[in-house]
Amino acid sequence: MNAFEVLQARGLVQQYTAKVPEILAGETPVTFYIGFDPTADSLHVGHLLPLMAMAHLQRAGHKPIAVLGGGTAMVGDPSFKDEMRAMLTEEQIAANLAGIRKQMDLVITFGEEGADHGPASTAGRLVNNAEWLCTMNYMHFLREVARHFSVNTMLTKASVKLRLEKGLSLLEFNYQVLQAYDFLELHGRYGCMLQMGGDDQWGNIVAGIDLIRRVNGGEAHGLTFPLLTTAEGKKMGKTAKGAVWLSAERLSPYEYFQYWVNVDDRDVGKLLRIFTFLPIERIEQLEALSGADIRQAKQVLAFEATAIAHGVDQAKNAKAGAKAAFSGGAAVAEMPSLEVALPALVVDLLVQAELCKSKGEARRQIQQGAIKLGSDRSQVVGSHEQSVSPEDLVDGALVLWRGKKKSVRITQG
RNA sequence: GGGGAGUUGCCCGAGCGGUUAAAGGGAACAGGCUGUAAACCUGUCGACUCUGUCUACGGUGGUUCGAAUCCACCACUCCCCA
Repeated sequence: MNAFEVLQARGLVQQYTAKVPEILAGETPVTFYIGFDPTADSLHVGHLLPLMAMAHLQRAGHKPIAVLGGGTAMVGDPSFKDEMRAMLTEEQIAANLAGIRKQMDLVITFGEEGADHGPASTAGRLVNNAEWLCTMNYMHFLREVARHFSVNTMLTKASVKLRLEKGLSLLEFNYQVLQAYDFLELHGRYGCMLQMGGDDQWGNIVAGIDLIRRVNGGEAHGLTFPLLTTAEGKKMGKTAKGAVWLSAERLSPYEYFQYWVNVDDRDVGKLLRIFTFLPIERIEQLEALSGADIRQAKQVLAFEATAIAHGVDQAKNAKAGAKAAFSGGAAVAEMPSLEVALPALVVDLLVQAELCKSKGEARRQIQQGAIKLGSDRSQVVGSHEQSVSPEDLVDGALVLWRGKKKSVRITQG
């Protein structure tokens, strides 16, 4: 399979300009880029999809550039957004860039500082567009770049349609021009020929291709990824508690693992293709499982995905923790755990362990019979006056359950 | 600049002087059924020192025994006309 076919087989292709299949299939390494907005100090599952696409192309011999939008983040992309985004301060952006950089290393091989980036190298580059955007002179920009843009065309883009009804500031309207300029700059500096991104970026990508052609007659291409939704039609990677973060500080490897185990049956095949590097044949085998056996496929998905984000060791720990929690084994140290002062009321423990967000909620859960103790969930907590004393610990620990999915291992602190 | 509509709990959305922690829906959470899935049925869904108390209907004041509901001013949003 050539590089383009790989992307297609993985379900990573939504739209592309005419010559993309040809150039990606060719022997000549293609330098391509994807932009990432530094809106938080960690990436989340939504960012992982472009990173995986990037990794596949790099493995196929192409050359990635990850552009961190330190400059564009100061403006905010209005595409398909119904309201203006909060503006980030320069300090926030700088801090976020540092966090994101580490996570990119998980799947992309970047060249060392000053490494050989010759034609044969596929080492990735990491650049911050603040480098050229923030130093740009306004008059220069208007005369060299802005003159190539037709406001008439910009206004007809589907991506800004929503905002034309609700209000769009000049600041944000500039976003597509800045992103187009990024592409031009990368084309000039590094011979970048292809920009990829989420499908909502199509308009911005095409703007860049047009700009390159107008300014220097150069050739450039674009490809977008499908917008990932779950079988229930929701955006992928969102839970009630917020985004599924890649950073262990924001979401523990155990919880990350659990996120993948709990995906909808119908999404397993799709997710295995996108978020693991397993060979397609293996995925097809897993996909063929039916009924309760689908759980095996989910276990594989969860393990592979956790290994990518947190490393193989953490993935093994998370898996062991899950096994301990759900197969009624002992209270294994890999499970999420909490040191507390005993004796204590169960109600308070639930709040401390963040299984419930208030005592009122904890009481309600107890009333509904959702709170149980013991690694095998055998002791139902029947009253909100019940407490846990040191004598209740078995081998120094006690597992506290909310429902059948969430549990915390309590130890005497 | 002129005229009109609006701002309610996580979201949408009723309420238009007392019986309203506020209908209904969605989301979420739990229970049942299961497979740590979906669908479906049931329950819960502001906080707390929990048979009671406190805080809440854009903000601030006011009228009233009593206001999310009436009045004034402020803020923001939307629509129509110029």
